[in-house]
Amino acid sequence: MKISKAAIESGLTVDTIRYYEKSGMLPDIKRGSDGHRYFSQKDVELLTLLYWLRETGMPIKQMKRFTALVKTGGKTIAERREILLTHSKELKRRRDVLDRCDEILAIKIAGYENLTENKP
Amino acid sequence: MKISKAAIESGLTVDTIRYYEKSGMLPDIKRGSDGHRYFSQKDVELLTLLYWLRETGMPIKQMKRFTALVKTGGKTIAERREILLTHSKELKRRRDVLDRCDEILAIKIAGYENLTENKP
DNA sequence: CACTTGACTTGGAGTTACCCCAACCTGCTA
DNA sequence: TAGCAGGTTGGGGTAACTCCAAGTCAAGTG
Repeated sequence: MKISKAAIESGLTVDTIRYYEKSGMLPDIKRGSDGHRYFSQKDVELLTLLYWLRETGMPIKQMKRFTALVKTGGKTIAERREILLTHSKELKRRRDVLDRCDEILAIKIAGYENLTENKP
Repeated sequence: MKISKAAIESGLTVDTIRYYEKSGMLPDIKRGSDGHRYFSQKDVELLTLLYWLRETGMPIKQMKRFTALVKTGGKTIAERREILLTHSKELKRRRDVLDRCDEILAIKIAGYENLTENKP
């Protein structure tokens, strides 16, 4: 499929996909005789994973480490798995941050509640 | 207290506090005769709230809207409350994203599990 | 008293991860 | 044949910091 469909399927934008390719973190993407990129199903699967990793705050640098391993292939699975496991822990940390913030907001909002109507 | 203590207390960095002040989203911070900033307890409370808002993804633009209201004071409480409530909903959305990503990672990792030991 | 140290000041350059735009090319339909 | 939709590249712009150089000032030390 072409880039705009790949964008829709993966969640990334067209621009971001091109940016990812330019910065070397995609495998070689096939080109048609018209110069257009053609994405295989596997390509799109990778893009989708990248979308989720980025969306949840993994820095590009680390994503590059991951995709480099994907490009290398075979024997790198243990290391890839390690990266994803680490990120999963990071997700937990981020959830804790969200929860903590929500508590703070709740307190703050409750504090406002007293002042919305009755104070001069 | 001075900027480095304010940074520790709020969670922000010294640079970020200065950046926030320069971009006009802090109330007037007192200066000593030496030119140093001196933060009141209220200042630090605001900084702390800003830390949490930013940490959970509120864009600076919206934080400015909020702090502008804080500066204006009194009658803006209902609107401030609205902003925090909206952000609280945003937190929920973000948590869903994290959860969804965690599911995807779990599947991916499980997929790797089969390949770590036994495949050639 | 001169000197060093450490915490602060400003202005400005650099970074990350995009986003947008102009100018151009290509294949298809009317 | 012309027009349009959808691609291409290169390069400029943006958000939100982050880091650095060069300078100021107060306090402590020999």
